[in-house]
Amino acid sequence: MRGERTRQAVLDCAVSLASVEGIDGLSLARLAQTLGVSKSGLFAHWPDKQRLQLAIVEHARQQWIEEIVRPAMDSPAGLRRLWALHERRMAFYEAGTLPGGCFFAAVAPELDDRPGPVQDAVALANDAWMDLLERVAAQAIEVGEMRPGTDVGRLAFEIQALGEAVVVHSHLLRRGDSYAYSRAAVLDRLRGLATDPSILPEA
Amino acid sequence: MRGERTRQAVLDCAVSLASVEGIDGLSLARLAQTLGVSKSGLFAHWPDKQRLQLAIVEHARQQWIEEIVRPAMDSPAGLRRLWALHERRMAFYEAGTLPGGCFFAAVAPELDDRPGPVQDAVALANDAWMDLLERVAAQAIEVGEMRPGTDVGRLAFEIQALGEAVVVHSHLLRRGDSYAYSRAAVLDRLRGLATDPSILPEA
DNA sequence: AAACAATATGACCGACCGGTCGCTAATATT
DNA sequence: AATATTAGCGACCGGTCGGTCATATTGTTT
Repeated sequence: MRGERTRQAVLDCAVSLASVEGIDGLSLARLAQTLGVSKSGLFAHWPDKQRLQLAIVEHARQQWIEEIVRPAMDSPAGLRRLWALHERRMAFYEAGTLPGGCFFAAVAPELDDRPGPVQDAVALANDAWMDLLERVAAQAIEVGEMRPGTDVGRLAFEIQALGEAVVVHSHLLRRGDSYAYSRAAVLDRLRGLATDPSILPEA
Repeated sequence: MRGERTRQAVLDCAVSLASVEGIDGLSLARLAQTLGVSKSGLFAHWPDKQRLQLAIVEHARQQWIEEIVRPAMDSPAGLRRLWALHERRMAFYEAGTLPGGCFFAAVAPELDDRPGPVQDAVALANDAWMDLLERVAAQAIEVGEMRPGTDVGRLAFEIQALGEAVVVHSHLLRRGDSYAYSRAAVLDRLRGLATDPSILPEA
């Protein structure tokens, strides 16, 4: 179908725009204009704005999996995979794929106090990411690369915090060194927990 | 003047609302309605929305200084003061003073790609906070409480990241453990850098 | 080629946006 | 007590918001 092509084009553009304007601040007229289509044309594919927003969140989640999670899975299970998840995230941000840096970094603070289906979708995606970090960290313990007794929940929180902070730090404060800070902080933390730090890159 | 009283009331309410809705999403009609005043009454104090937004940012900055920075200054210069800054921040968030948790956590991601006077004001406030963290960290080195050679810029970034992440984590994902995670992460980090960890609280 | 659905358009709607204006009510000064 | 000034209100403006609808233009199927 040709409709599917435009559907993807709309979602691609919407994720980009939402990374800058937010998912609620993004107006349908503006989205349509950027795409060069008519505003009412959007309603041919989604019944209302909320359904479109849900599709946008899902699209952003797919992009996240495709560009960050999947490539990181090439690294061997354990500490190196955990590090790869963070490194791929940094690379994704640095590449400037999204003008706002990160869809979820822009949308999560916007929706964190506005209950509803869209918030649920974003929370679910965010939760899945946290779970992934925890699972990979737990694997690192299982394969003997990370010290037993490590609080994987807390470690996941730290990696997430150091990863997300880069977006605001580099865009608002225009400090390019935040990428290096974030990488060094996560790497040092992982090396400190490693049974054999030499499997991780140098600081 | 009586006008000054309402001015403060408006700004108080505006900071609260903006911590939820954002500073651009906050509409004048909604702000006026929440306060029980007429929308046009707001224009008696500020010429337009942007000027009001600038006043809101300044008010939030004052609140931050009053409730976090100033109390932390009671702690002795050095590591304990650095820890107090983070602890006061956690306490401020946990107290629920602002319904959205934090004004700057809500506003920074919203404005980080929208240049203009309001962005500049937020960036300036954020920068001042980062500078404060760095200065206090540098003091910790000077007084011999922290290992020389510590990258204070990076340490400030880490503390800021671990502090800000709590807001989204606790509100969007409704995970209460994020406060404990954040405290433990910062405390462990500081103890690792301390020449005498015993001056800091137990983990 | 005809028929039919999927895809897109432009005109239009009520609601709300930021902002203006003329006016009234409260306050401060004399 | 009279006056000058500030504080605040209600009505209204052009513009944009999300959303509807009748209609035209595709693309596919027979």
